[in-house]
Amino acid sequence: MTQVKTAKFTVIKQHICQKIESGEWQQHAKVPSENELAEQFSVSRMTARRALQELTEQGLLIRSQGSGTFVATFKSQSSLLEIRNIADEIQERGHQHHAKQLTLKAVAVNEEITILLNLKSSETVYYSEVLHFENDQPIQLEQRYVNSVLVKNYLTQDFTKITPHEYLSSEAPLTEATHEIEAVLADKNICQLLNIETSSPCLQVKRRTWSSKGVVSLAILTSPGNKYRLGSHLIF
Amino acid sequence: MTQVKTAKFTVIKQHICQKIESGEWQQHAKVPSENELAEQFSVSRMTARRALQELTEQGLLIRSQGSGTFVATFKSQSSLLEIRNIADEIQERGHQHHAKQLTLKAVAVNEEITILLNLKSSETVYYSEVLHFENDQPIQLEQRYVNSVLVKNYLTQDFTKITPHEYLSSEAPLTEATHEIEAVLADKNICQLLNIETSSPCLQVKRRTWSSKGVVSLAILTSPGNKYRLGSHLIF
DNA sequence: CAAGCAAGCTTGTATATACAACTATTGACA
DNA sequence: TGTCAATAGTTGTATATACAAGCTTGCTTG
Repeated sequence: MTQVKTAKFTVIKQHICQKIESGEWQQHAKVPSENELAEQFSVSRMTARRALQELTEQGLLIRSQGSGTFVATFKSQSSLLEIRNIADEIQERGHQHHAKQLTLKAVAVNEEITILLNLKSSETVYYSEVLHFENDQPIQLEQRYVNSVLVKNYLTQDFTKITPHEYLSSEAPLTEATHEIEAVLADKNICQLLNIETSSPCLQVKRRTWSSKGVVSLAILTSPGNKYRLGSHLIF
Repeated sequence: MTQVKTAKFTVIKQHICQKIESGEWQQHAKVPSENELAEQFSVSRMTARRALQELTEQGLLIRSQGSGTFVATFKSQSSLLEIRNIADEIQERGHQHHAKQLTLKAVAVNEEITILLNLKSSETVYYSEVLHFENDQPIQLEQRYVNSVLVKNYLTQDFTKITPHEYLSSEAPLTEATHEIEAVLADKNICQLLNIETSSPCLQVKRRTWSSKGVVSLAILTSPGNKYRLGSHLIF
């Protein structure tokens, strides 16, 4: 007897999932109430509740106090793509990552960047350029504008040892991020750095990160389209 | 007195979040145990537990049976990008979406597609080509290979009325998806359809969707880089 | 001294109970 | 017939309790 004991709430979850996947319970169908499930599976209401709760968090069910629990609309289920750190990503592939710091200075920036960083006037902003390598091949150029008010010691860091993202995470715990992903043609200088033709398409991710005190930084990550892809495996 | 009553577990969550955001509790720092929190806030252990549990689900904490609860590593917190239906996306922008069905037939496919769809031999596969328009401008070409075993009536659908994704969701509830995002140069035919130069970079999303019975379909979504971007606003 | 065991802490699962908050239905009354 | 109030059913919050399961520590014992 080597069978693994399955938790009761898991059994109930599986039962409900099966009903939905088989199509027996259509969209918006009413799901048995906590009390009904409790009786049906001979468990307490709190156990049945947990099953419903977790499936609700996963987006399979919708609950409404007073009226009941229902199967969620499928089409509203959007899938999620995980955006990871380039360094982590490379290491997970079993490859070697190293970074080269090209620029690190305070700059005066144009209006667009000022707005994106949510600054008042044309305050100075810290700017860094780091080129990331995967097995000695250039794989991503990271251009980063940093809020000099929120991050004090940015200019004294060595970004060959710690990535800017890691440093910022430790300085000002990040709570939110917005991303924009585009396909672009990079300009001549960037193409030279990435060792590609000027006609090669590049994947460009613009990431703005926030801490509780405001916008921390704007990162522009440019990668050659023929060498790099964003990938993920995620649940609905 | 119009103050809103805050649930006790919410108060505890806020307290813990504040400690982490302020930096008082660093990465890997030990968080008070369920019993300690329960005593500190004069609540039952189950209530304190709920606070820890929910923060764990959000990725702020890590719990380990026997040893305790700890602040999660910030760098391992990856952010999530929501990938939505093109039709929903356009509608949310307040623009008008319509689709033109270019192709819909059974085809014999090459080995690559066979493998991606997890089929045995070179079975026939359904293939559709749908061009999506935003305000009468072509914005995305959707090429889709569909598992003919799992989806029977694919060839009789009208994809100007319902998108393939919506139809597949209703036929075989999707449970998982994998995505790959690349920047590419599209071939001449595709550029013509999208009304762009052949040198224009395109954003290409390859999406494989799964039901409980296997791979349902492989979609190749190609959009002009100068007109379309993937965007999102999401929590860590 | 080293190995191993036991105690005590932690989180995980489960139950029974109570009350609050919200919704939909039912029924009484005007 | 229309309106309002009571009621029953639902989910939400909270408590007290019990035992299971996993980790750490320290002590016992060989």
